[in-house]
Amino acid sequence: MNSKEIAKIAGVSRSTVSRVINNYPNVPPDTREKVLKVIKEYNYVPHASARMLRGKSSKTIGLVIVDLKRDSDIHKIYDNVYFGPFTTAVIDFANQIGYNVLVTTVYRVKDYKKVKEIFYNKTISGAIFIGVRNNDPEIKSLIEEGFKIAIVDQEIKEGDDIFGRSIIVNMDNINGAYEATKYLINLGHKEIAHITGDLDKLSGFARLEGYKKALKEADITYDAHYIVKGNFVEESGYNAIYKLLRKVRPTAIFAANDQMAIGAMQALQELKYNVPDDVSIIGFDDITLSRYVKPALTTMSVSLFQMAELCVENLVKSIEVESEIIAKFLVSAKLIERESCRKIID
Amino acid sequence: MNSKEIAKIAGVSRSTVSRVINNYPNVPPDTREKVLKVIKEYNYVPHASARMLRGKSSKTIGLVIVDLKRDSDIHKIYDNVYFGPFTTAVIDFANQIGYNVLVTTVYRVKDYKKVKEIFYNKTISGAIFIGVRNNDPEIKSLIEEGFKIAIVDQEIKEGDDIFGRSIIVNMDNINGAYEATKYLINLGHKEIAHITGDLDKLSGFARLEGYKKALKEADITYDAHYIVKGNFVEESGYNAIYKLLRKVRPTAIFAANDQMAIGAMQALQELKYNVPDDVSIIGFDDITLSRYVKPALTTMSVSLFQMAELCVENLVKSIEVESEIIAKFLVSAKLIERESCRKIID
DNA sequence: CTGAAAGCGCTTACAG
DNA sequence: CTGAAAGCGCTTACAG
Repeated sequence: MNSKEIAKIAGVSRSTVSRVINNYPNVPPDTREKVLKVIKEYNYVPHASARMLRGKSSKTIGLVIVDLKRDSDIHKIYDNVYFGPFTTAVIDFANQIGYNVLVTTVYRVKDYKKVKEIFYNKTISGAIFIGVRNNDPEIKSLIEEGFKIAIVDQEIKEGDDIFGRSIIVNMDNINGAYEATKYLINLGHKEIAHITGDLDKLSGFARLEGYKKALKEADITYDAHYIVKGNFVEESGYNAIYKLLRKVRPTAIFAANDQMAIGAMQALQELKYNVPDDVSIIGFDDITLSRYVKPALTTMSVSLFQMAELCVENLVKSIEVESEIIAKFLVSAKLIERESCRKIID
Repeated sequence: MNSKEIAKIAGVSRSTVSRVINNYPNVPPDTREKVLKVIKEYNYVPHASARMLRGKSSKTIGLVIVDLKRDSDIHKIYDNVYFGPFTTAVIDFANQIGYNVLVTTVYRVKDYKKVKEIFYNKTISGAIFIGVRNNDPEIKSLIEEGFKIAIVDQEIKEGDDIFGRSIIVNMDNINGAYEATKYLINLGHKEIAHITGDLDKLSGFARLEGYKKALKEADITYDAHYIVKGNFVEESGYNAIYKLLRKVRPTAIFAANDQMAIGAMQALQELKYNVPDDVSIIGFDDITLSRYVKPALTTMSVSLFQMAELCVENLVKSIEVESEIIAKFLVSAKLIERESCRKIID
């Protein structure tokens, strides 16, 4: 079934069928009705590729999930607690406004080839990137070529930098980390360790910055011995505790995300430290799991839902208006007090 | 940049460029090299829509996530622990063999319109359905129209039923549920309750069947008072406990999935019952969360990864060979003993 | 208000 | 081995 057949049945030309489909104003109501009736009767839907070839938008955006840290384990993304919710949120918002979403994973730098291909071959009209390193050259080159791109977790720079030309949606990492650390300080802690995320990601280095800011404000001297590098996965939080405890004995820990906080809690329990009696711990992100662990994890909550909405909304806007849209967003983090931190009295 | 320009630069015709791209054998090596060089130099990728219009496959499959139970809460899928991992697994397998995946959600029956549209307008060459009710008429009609479809969790029927013409991938629900119940029986339990899933889904009624089978084999009389209907979500497991305890006092519970088991554990704890001392509980699915709750949940583990692989592999095969592929799979469930069940001595 | 025609970027029989 | 030409199914200036 194609427009030619529909035209024949309805007794009009293909031009008119097309005009009806595309809501041209110059079609008399009864002609329109007649055509619509035939379309409905035969379940006719115009061939998407033919429309695109004539310059219509693909009405499809890409969602690119980047997870470059794997060496061997190809399945780590499989139960990632962060990408899953974000993905469904993006799909829902996109579908709501008539867009399809094509999801792709990037595990190695060479996987960016897949992404470029769907841009070049016009399968997608734009894409949302999540999990990227700050200042990634692969993404930079895509933006340079004029593709519409929204990035989550990317440093917002002043001036005419190439990333300045894309849509950026960030958590308010600095303030969130600052609040988390300050919460610990207000509870009376002074020996506060920090397990960092990947420092080549904005959310990694910005949270470290927020931690430092809170310390400084409280006149607590920053001590590098209290910092352990992690990479946002649970295991790195677990390992961090063993490294940390070789050097210092903090009364509280701020982990750059919940997954590491949960890994850390596990190591702490193995070592017979009680959380929160011996050591308090606070995370960041408020993933679903955090409500369930024992003790339930105190953390900084951020709405992934809202972030997804901002990405989709602005990306689609920039695709449709064809003029360049420069949009930068900061989604705030909110303290969720649960059971993993306690007041210190000494 | 299009094939015409590439042809001009390479000094050949568009026909030859096309032959090179499509790996025709009748192109001399040096001509091929010459063309390839230009293609690479200009980052040329053929326009996907133009190729499709000429009859090439879209190399895109759909993944349709169905979640029809919502009345008001549109966001429930957001942190679904089951769809997320399955989705990433499907994407990974599909990408590995050169296919893109378009993900769509269906929350209301009318959302199937979206799905039909991407089939009709040739955006996707086939689709995987997850979360569907048994015998769903919407899917039935799609299969009838000849679309290539793989379904997770659908009853396998004998004979020439329409569903017989699709690819079906199931967990081994009956045996899994049978094993779970038998495990409880072997532990000495006789008063075993069951919290069911949606009974209009295969995984719902088949697990109930497995439960009955184990009871029967052990000569334990089936008693409807020990059955509470749930719907696979955590809250229904929580509520089930309150309903259940009004009537009976089981020493063990088999919940049709982990989410309900976890909800049930929460209710039990509220009511000051100790798990597993007062009541043992076993789940099904082995979701990530189950390792973290306290006590850690004993459950039947099924590889979503393997299920995703079977879906993708067979769907793509059926798309590519063009002959009808009828494939039915049963992925086995394996007992994972953790801390939520105990031996009964009386 | 409406139709005939051109053309989007490919692929592939056809002819040589 | 290779090019010219037709045609996939649409949309849209153009002409009337």
